[in-house]
Amino acid sequence: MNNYTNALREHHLKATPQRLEIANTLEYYGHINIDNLYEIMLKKFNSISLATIYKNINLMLENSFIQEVKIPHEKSVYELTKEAHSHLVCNKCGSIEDVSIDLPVVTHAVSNNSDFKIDKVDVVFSGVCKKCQSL
Amino acid sequence: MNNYTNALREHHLKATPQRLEIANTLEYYGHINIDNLYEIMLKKFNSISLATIYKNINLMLENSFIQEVKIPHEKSVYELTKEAHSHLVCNKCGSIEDVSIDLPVVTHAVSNNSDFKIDKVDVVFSGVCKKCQSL
DNA sequence: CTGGGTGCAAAGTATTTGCATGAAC
DNA sequence: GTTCATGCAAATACTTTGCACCCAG
Repeated sequence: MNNYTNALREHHLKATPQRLEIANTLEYYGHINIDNLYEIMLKKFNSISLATIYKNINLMLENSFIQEVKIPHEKSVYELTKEAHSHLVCNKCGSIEDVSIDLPVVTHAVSNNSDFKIDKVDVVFSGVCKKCQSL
Repeated sequence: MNNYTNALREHHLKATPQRLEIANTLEYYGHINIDNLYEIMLKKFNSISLATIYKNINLMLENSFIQEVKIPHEKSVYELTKEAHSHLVCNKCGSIEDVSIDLPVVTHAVSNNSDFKIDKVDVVFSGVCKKCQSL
């Protein structure tokens, strides 16, 4: 379990216990949605407010400390910001895995993109994870 | 302007005037979010309810007559179901273009995917469209 | 200390539901 | 005629805001 005090400060965020716990929770779970994060946070801070969760998530997004991942048919999940990658979502168990991706290759897989300046690409694969295949 | 009566029926949806207009609006605009769709529908049906829009969009999604597209930092937009493709989103003007994509190429751009069975991939490119580049 | 964060309550926004009426087939 | 859609109102769900108090720096 990392100490995120400096990381938060580098993103211009005061290192409150609630924020440290959000960071640790994101590290531990990898990806988590608002409701699950709130439930988990309640175990450590029995009077934490959902409003606090929302305010912090929004601030952390603005300061790029975390990223939002939009999953088809699901609520958005959040993850600590790290190097660019894409996601594998299992349709059976709902698990989400990170996977590194070769950006230039993806960029060249699209046709007619010569006149559109690509800054970023979000890729979400849906399918069945290894575990669920063997059930 | 297409007549979507049969297309709706093939998807087990009664062809009501409201649904036909939703189909035509999606055809015309390509991609549209709930609020804009409601505004446009109001011009043809001055007493249409937002509830009707939601109910129809949800039914059309369930029956795969339309698809939802999740755009980073934006409300979801909806489009008529067509062959697999990905999206180019302009960060300046917000326009959304379809672009065909070579699925196998994208699939092979990810590492470690040998043990995950990929069924589908959603790809959204963000950047600057041709028009906005020349402004 | 001081600025900003927290928790609560309330407000605001988004989406769904129940029901009576009306239209599609 | 029967089934299902529509529009309205109400309910529910989701997210943001205002404010008094408190804590990090």
